Amino acid sequence: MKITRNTIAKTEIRNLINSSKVALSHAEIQQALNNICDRVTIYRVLDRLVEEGLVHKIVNVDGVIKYAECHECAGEHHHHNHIHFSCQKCKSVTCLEDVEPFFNLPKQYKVMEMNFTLSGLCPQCS
Amino acid sequence: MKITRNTIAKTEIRNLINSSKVALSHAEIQQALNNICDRVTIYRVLDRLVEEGLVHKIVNVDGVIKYAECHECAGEHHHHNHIHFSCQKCKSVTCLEDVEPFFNLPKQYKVMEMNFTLSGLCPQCS
DNA sequence: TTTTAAAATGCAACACTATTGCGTTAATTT
DNA sequence: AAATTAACGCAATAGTGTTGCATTTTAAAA
Ligand SMILES: [Mn+2]
Ligand SMILES: [Mn+2]
Ligand SMILES: [Zn+2]
Ligand SMILES: [Zn+2]
Repeated sequence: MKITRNTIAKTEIRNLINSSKVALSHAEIQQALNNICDRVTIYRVLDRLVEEGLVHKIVNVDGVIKYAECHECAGEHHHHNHIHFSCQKCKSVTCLEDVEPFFNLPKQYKVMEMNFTLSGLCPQCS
Repeated sequence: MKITRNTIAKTEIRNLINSSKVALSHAEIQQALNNICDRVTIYRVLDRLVEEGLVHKIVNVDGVIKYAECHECAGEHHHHNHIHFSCQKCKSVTCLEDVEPFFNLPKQYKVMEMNFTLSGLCPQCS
């Protein structure tokens, strides 16, 4: 694995994601960071965090990618089989780490990643 | 419900989607249509087809939206609880209409839509 | 501590997907 | 055939994400 360095941007972005109850988009992170770094740097830091297994990506129903903390992925491959909930009213995306769906897939398919997203109204908004 | 008209573009796009074994993106549809209409028209037709319950959207793992035929949605609300498979090699996105995941969601959540996408290698590519 | 290698950054340009406004065209209804 | 308005084309704009390259910064080696 490639050597990575700890920088201010990386530390700040990681803290932001880890202290957030909901998944964050690039735009939301940029907003919160108050120009401590360039927007391209944010994209690159996020890529690194995903690479290192510290953060995982969620493709939201509108196609925008959100990022959330990983809990047991560091080092190894990501293995996220939990569901995400995207609220149509408050626009929040939440990891439901306890909710893992079951399904019967034909054996010929080789699964590398999963993306389960429900959308509707979250408990606060319904 | 609003009145809709049958136009050449709509007919062609619908035929294209219905005769395809895989879900199609806007770009792929435009490619196949050979400039019979403007690219904006394709977006608008796709919106209408979704609205009418003839076609459903799939958000692919890269954030690009793909479109596939609906089988039992016309008129009513969309109710797609089947899984989609996105092949990392041939880039195809396939509806697995028989594969419906089961999960236990806390009751406070009100689900309107579901988006289940797996990525990896399809039978042809693995 | 100073030197050094290369990881990380800033900035500008670019690519791709999708949306909006508005004047014009064409599908239905009468 | 005339009237209504859904649908269209075109140009402009917005949003998200990527790439190239010169410069800065980190962390390890000397
Ligand atoms: Mn998650
Ligand atoms: Mn489908
Ligand atoms: Zn909400
Ligand atoms: Zn394939």
